[in-house]
Amino acid sequence: MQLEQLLQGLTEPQRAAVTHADGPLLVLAGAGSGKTRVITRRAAYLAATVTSPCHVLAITFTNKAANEMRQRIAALGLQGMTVATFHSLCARLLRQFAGHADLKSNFSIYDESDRNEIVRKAVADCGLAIDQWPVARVVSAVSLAKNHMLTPQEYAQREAHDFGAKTIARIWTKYDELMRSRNAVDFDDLLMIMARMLRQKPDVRDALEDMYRYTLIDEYQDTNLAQFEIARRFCQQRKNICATGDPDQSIYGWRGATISNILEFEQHYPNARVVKLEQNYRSTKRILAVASKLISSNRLRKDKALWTQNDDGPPVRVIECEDADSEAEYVASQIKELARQGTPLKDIAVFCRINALTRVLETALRNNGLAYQVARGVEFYSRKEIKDTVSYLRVLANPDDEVSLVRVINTPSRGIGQTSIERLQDYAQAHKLRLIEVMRMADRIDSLSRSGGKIKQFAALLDELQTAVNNPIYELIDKVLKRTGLEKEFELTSTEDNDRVANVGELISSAVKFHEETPEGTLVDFLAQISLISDQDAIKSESGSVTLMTLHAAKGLEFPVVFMVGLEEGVLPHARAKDDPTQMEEERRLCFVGITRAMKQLTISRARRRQIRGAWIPTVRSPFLLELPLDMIEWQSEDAGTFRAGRPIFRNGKGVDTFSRWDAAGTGGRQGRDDHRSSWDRDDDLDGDDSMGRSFRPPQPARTAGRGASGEPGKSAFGIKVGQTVTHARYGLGRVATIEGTGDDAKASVDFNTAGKRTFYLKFGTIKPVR
DNA sequence: TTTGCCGTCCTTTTT
DNA sequence: GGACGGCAAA
Repeated sequence: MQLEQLLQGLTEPQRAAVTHADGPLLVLAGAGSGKTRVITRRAAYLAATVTSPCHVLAITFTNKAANEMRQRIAALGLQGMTVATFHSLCARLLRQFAGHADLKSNFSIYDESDRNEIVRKAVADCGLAIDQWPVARVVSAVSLAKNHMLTPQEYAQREAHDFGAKTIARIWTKYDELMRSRNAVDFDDLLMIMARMLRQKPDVRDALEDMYRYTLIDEYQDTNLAQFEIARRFCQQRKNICATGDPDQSIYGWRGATISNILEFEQHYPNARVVKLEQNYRSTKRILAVASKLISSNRLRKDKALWTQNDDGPPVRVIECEDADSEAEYVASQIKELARQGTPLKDIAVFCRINALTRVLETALRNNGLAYQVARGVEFYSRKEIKDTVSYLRVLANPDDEVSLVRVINTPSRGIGQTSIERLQDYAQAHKLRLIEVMRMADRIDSLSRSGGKIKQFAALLDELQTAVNNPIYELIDKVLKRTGLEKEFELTSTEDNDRVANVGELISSAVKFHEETPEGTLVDFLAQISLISDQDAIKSESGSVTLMTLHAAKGLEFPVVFMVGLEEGVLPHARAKDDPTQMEEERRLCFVGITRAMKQLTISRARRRQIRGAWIPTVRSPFLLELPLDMIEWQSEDAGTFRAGRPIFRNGKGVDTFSRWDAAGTGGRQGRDDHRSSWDRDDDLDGDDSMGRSFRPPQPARTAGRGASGEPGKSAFGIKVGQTVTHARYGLGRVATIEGTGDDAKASVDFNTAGKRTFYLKFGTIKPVR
């Protein structure tokens, strides 16, 4: 391989980061500064010059990033480098060194719902009431404590001022006990046990540092204490650590990430070389200016000057819509128009703060015939049919996995009820036997008179399946489906909008893929892989579809066209952050991450009303919108289905939230054409004073039906004419009152029975004639 | 033992 | 508005 090739096209600082050999290195990489390129090349450079690939360890934030990096490095002809996420690396090493960590190497990795079940049991076993010790409370306290590498005892001591801490510690101890007896770990355990093992087992640590002589860690701003500790121990002697990240993109504080890991890198690693990458190659000047202005409001940050040689690009658009439905409809119609003009759908992404917001967007995209994918890898594996099938696999891989065993014992129904299961568990506990063993002898247990035979039969079925455990996984799954009756069950319960057979088919496909990629991979490996899947991993880049995702999932990605929705108080920033300046800054960083994903075109939107728990609630404009540089932005506001350009008016920043049309003085610096000028002439006041919900006005009823004053009877455009009945995907049946304008500017005002009068540009095809 | 219904809770973000 | 747990009836 040519070294020249690795250094080709790099700027001076990039080159410095790639070629730095021994000793600690911190790469402070601003958004879009070519970080991925730098770390990939650096990994390759090290592997090709100062060491060999097998001694380089690269840790990424998602499996997707790891796969991409692995492929790029393989393409350079370098084999055998370890590229993994913290969690997958720990899972692998803990299997290898299971004995040192008091685990069996076939341990199960419990997801959220499995873990919750164990917490519930732990609370009950401690003789406590679940409504006084809710799962969520226990989980968040324990998870945070584990991320800080505390033991239950240390936690109880440290939080002694907290009345509940002692009890939490007790539940936690019980929880650990239950997890160990099931030979299971949770996500936090993977990191914590690993970190503790590195600390307590010097021989293991030495062996690992000898293996991984150069460690690269990406997204270092989002590492927690356990991850920090793991990284530190890996390079304890040689100090060959390279951390890359951007403090402005730290968005996982809520799950224990400590931004100080990156901010204080130079204290942790004296003599560290620091390289700053500040040139942005991704975004237009305007997008970058908007992002920079926003993030400058954060007080806890190292100032950084991002710059770019890219074009100005079009203004960033901020759209204020009447409600969440029309916001979604707006996004969909814009995407439709972009697609018509030739933008591939895969170049377009829609971001939102919370998953709940994707639903409206999905509906709108579907109604507009636009292909989309939602970045939710985890969701697939939480489907009932998938969990059922996977639970069988888990039991076969780890017979101690009682959560999975209990889950499948009566799935599909085979007449073994709750009572029998409890008696089985009691018996097992009383005789210190494994549940699976008790099941094998169930016919001889008196308390199980009626179901004993069935249970024994089921145990025999598991034993039979066990013989196929080393077959290729797709074959094993097939056998499980056939022999357990799951397949029949799925065939019977599949419906049009939940095709269970097809879903399980997808699981089999993933097993086939696993077999192709890692022919030597075992069942345990397969299960670990699907347990550690991330939302980002579900994104198919070759698919011709729009990608919908949360801002968190958008981290590390880029798209030519980006829409960000829901810029409202309580959504972004989220309500939970309201009274906490630290959390508010994290929300702002989240917004910054969203903005900086955009390469060419960015549209930010907000709805004046949103449905929360079924009720329409007026919203308040996100404070972040008020922090954007007005001269980089084109503001538009919706009024009865029409969007008109204008500028926001803020009085005292909070209470008043209104909007006025552009005047001559306000148009300076704006570029491009404005499709909505024709609507300026309307004189009705834009009703923006909706803050606090005081002067919220419900949608207005139809004012006039039939001929309006300005309508020309008989006029038509895009196959729609005045007086015609039309349908709208959301508002249902309506009647065209007027058509104004011609060509692309033609728009129709439609009276709906349900939603009053709304106006639509006909070019978008939002309304369809009824024949 | 199973099924279905009802009431209650909650609602960020994810490996 | 939805998910889930608990409870009652078949």
